[in-house]
Amino acid sequence: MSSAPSLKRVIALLWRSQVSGEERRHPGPRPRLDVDRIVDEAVALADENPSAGVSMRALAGRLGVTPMTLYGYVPDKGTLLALMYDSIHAEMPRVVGEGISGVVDWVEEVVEVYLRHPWAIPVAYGRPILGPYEQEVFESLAVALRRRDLDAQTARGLVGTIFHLIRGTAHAISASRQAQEESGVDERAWWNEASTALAEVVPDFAERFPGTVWLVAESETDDGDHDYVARHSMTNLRTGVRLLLGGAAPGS
Amino acid sequence: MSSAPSLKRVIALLWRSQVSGEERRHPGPRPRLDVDRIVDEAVALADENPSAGVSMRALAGRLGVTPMTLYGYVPDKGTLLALMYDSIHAEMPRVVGEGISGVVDWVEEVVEVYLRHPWAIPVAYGRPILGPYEQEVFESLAVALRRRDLDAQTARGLVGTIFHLIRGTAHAISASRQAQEESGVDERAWWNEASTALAEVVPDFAERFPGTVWLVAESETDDGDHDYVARHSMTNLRTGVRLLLGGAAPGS
DNA sequence: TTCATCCCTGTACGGCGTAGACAGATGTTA
DNA sequence: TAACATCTGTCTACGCCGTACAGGGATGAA
Repeated sequence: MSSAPSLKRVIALLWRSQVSGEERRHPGPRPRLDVDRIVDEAVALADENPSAGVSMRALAGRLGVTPMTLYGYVPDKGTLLALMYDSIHAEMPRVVGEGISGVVDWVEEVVEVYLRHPWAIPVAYGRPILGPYEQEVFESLAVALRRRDLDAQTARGLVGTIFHLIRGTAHAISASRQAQEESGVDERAWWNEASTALAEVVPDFAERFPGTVWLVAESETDDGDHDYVARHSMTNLRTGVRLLLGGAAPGS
Repeated sequence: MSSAPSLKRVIALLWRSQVSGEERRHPGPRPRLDVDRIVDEAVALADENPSAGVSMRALAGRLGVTPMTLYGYVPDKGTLLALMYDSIHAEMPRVVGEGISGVVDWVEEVVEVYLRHPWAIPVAYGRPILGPYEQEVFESLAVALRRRDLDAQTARGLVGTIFHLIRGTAHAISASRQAQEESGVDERAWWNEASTALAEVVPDFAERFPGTVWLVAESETDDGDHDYVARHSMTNLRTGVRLLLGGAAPGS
């Protein structure tokens, strides 16, 4: 069950909407923390060890406070994640340059922000978070598409598709980096290990999967770059977005 | 640290490679379970309550066995998830029809399989699982692209991009359905609630985010379909894949 | 000075993945 | 048949997790 907090409460938190009561006029000790500090520290904590994520206990410890204290500021961990998620969107570029290239560049920058905060990627799925910063990012893409004279229906589909590509790309790159960091095995070494093991377990691989062999073998351009997954993924992303935007005619 | 099991062990498990010893020739009680049964039951369990996922304890209970028993068959939960993930790829269509439409139809069917097993979607990210069924699915797409005379480099990028779209679409639809089920609030009602709350908290929304308003308001075609998120997402997916494949010239 | 209010804490519950020691069943061998 | 090596499943326990609940102490208004 767990009963999520009311949507209104979450939205109010996201937009930091005070009820304009301004100054405190009531008894009781004044709070030692505030939402901004909690969120900032949570982001820092999550950034420092992306694999573990945040735990309420660890965050409280870092803030010099008992875990339960946090629940005075934030209704639950899900909401905290939403706040963290929205806050990193402040780092994303808002303005999109002219034309397709503008969008393509912007998309790449957005991915880079996600890569600085890999824990945020899974949060992005599902219903929109509806926070102010995510909203601004969304807005800037919407405006850019409107400038291209697309109809709203097409534009809306494009926005969704583009965000799928952004998140997918970011997810893939960050997973690769994380696996690399945890296992100490870099991408090339991992691939070697994997293909050796596969060859042993599935001796007739090449005959059973000729298409795969073709795809992988002939496109191998490692270049000795230890982060080539990121490079290739980014290139694919740019190509993909270019195709999507180029193909979506203003008339259609 | 948790130290993942050796890649070779995992691959051997995925391909159910026996060391060809065939019959048991050693003392000790014979196993009451086998990997297939565990995986099948785990998939069934996960399907039954997609929000909770599998826990080793719950799975053991369903198999009439102690949690620790499972570790005699599977090195850890991550590997179990990999096995489950690969197993559902057996349901996916292998053959891709001719031309772009063939791929587009196939993509849609793949999404539908993921939607029957929503827990599998997050597993898909990161390094490939390298199991036999996933491999076959991958292979069929690779072959279809080779038939279109793309060079391997382009094809490889396309495969990645298409899978991003598949997973993104599946993820979005399943998250929407799940939220709907958990909260009892359907998509339309949720949106009403959200926009009411937003209007209250951010009275100047329309002036601050005109692009968003344009995008959302003018493309609203609800039709009273309570699962319209799925319908729209699928349409966007088809459009996206069509644009990608249509734009990727054989020459390029 | 009284008192209502609110922040923070302590304790506790029920979950999780899984490490480690061990009991019992089993097939082979003497 | 008896001894033994081997393997399976169990029990217990550790250290995590999110968070419900009750209450202590500080605080400002009356």
